[in-house]
Amino acid sequence: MPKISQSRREARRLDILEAALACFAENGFHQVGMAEIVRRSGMSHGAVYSYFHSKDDIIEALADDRHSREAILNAAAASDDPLADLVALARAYAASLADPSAELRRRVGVHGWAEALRSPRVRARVVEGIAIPRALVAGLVARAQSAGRLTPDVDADALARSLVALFQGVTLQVVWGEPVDLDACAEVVERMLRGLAPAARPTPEPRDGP
Amino acid sequence: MPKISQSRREARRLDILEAALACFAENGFHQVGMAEIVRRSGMSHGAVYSYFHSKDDIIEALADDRHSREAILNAAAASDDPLADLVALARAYAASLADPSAELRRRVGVHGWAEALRSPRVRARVVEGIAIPRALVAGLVARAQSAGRLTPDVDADALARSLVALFQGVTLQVVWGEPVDLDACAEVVERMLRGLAPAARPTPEPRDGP
Amino acid sequence: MPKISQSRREARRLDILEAALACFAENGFHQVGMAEIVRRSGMSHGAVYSYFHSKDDIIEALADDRHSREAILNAAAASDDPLADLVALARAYAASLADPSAELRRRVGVHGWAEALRSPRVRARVVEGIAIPRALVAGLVARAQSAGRLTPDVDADALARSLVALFQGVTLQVVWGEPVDLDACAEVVERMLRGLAPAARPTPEPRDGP
Amino acid sequence: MPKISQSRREARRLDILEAALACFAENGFHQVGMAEIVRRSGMSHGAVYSYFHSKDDIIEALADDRHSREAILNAAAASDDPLADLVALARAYAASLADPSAELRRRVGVHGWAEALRSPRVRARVVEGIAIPRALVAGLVARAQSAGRLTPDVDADALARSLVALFQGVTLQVVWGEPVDLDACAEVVERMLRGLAPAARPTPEPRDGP
DNA sequence: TATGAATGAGACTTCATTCAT
DNA sequence: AATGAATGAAGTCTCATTCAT
Repeated sequence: MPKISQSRREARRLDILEAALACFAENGFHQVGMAEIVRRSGMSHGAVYSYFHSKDDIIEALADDRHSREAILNAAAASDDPLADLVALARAYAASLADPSAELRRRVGVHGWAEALRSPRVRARVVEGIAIPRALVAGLVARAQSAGRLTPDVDADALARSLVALFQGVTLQVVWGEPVDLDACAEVVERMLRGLAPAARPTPEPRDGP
Repeated sequence: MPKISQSRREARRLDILEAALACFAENGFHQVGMAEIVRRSGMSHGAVYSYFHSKDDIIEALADDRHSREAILNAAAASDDPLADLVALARAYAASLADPSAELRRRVGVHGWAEALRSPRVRARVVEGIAIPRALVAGLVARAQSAGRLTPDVDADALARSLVALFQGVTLQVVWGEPVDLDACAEVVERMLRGLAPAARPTPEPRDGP
Repeated sequence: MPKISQSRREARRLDILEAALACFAENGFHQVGMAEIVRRSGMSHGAVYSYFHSKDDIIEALADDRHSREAILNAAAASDDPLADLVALARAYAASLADPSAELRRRVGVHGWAEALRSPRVRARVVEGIAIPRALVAGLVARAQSAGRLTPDVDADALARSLVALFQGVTLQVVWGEPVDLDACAEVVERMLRGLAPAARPTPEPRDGP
Repeated sequence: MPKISQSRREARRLDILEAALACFAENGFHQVGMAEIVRRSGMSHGAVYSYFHSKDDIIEALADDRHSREAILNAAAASDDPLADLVALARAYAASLADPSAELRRRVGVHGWAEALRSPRVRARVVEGIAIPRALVAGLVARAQSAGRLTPDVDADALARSLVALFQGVTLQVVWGEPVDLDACAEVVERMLRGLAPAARPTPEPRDGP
């Protein structure tokens, strides 16, 4: 029988992750010591280690950012216009990059991208995390193509990958403090998507005969 | 030993950078000890430190990748068709990502993107490193717009930033070992660029014959 | 391990200082490695560094020798004869120099005198450490002058400084292993002090009988 | 046949010692690297090592300060009044401590006092350096006693040692930057010496009976 | 149970000295 | 003869993790 309730335990776990997030965001995974995380979490070394077996476990837990993703993906809530959904998604992503409360996560996310190069576990989480929006985008693209809103000549997967890549790159530039005009970028994305309309009849008009 | 020749000194410096590149590519800057770099360089600690004042100096030197950039940028050698140049640039970049001999640099580059978050010096180099292609792209876009090959409605800087971001994101996916279809992505980029052609027929006019 | 008791912590701190004292006494601050102090203290590197932030901290702590000073200063416990107090102080100091159990402290003290030249912190401690006996001596001198036991012609501060200087110099000679006759030196000091009595007979009057 | 003349060689040797003096004065023997001495001397490592076999050799050479001593000792140029000579010596020493051009030597001298604790060679030099003025002072004291100018009750050696000690201590306080009133100290020394006049007849009057 | 002192390998860097050129 | 690049042991300090209390 646990001494503390399950929910309390989960809360403590999140406290640790929050402390670690703040530390890692500032200095990266390997320039932060457990001592700092422990201090910031307000717990003891032993306590922290009862929630995570190792520092790498904490890193791994933070590499999975299912949390912040959801809000964005919901933006693409299936309407009956997949192209509009794609555009909405792009705009939602751009908006999220302007949210100061998510800055720490963005920064840690970038550290995770580097860490994915050496830790298979982290890479798995990161890749999986990217796969979800990519699949969503690919699905929307395919539906848009089926609906004749997007030229069937482009490879849906490659377009999805490219769009995700674009989001990633913009994220990088934002965390570096570059003066990115997010609205303008969203606009660019929208125009590029709309530019992919099928050549002859951008909007498939009902063309029933007389 | 007497004064070493300038070229010999430079060669040794490159030896160290090459050794460090191999180490960092595998494990990241902060999980690699100087001892490993020293061993791999075939020199002694003292010798290495006579070429670089600190490990951070080595990291900084590697963060500046003007070397591998040039080959790509030359692909946009000014023709009289800026749009074609843009496309050529995208294809050259895609091709470079398939070059196995540049894998170490790509991986270290990604580590540098993360390191840029904590080191102002590294950030300066990284940011400067992408400012160059961005400016090139923005210039080509502007010329394409002037030439009426690209719609003047898109912001040239935002488009440049977005394209660079796309390249960065694709690089990430490549170094992670994702099965990226580079040709397809280049194709996507080309189509998106061409889709930004000035609206000859903004509204798809009915084009049924008489 | 749980929180250590305050007294245990202090005891361990003193263990480290004692180990460092023995090392430094033999070879000076900068010819002794932390490894030697660590070994001699019977603790681990990490443990030692949890008591002192750096080697310089240990040096600084040893530069402050309020401990061994007190015993001597108590020798001047205010009697109603300040001149006698001064003499007692001189004799107490001489006696302390003959105490073999204080040899390590004396040697480290001399190293501290040199270190005071480069470390402002150490200098502050050293200077403060001699300011105390100097003030005591100056006070006794002034009182002796007021009481008419010492000529008012000498500057009390200069005399105090000179006596402290004399003690310092004798200390040097003792730590160098010179065959110093401490009793004879104390005798010299006593005679010099008594020779500073107010001139009862400034000009030696002829004192042949009638 | 040497490539450079004997005198040129000696000049180079002095260049090195001067460079080392400046370095050591600032940071002490063991916090100064050979590289700094080499740089400051304007020579190469090899060249410096051809004049001194090791860093310790340089330290040793600087521990011997026969140079600056002579000027002072000459102040006691034998007059026919040994007491006056002693006083003159004290004043000359006090004056020398006010000479800014000798500050480096004073500082290095103090470092040498500490170094004497670990290096027998340095100790030998330092002790010998002290023995010379001590012997001179002891001789003057003995002569003053013979002449009846100083009480025969004090031990000449102890007095000499004490006076030298006093000089050493004042030197310490001066190099530490203490606000020492050198004139007042010299005055104190003079008064103490004169206070040691024989009790009954300060000036030994001819007392041949009738 | 929770604590936090302790471990000890390993991090980065320096430096007196040598010797190939 | 003179140079200065190179050596490599040793320097100070940190850190993820454990476990006695």
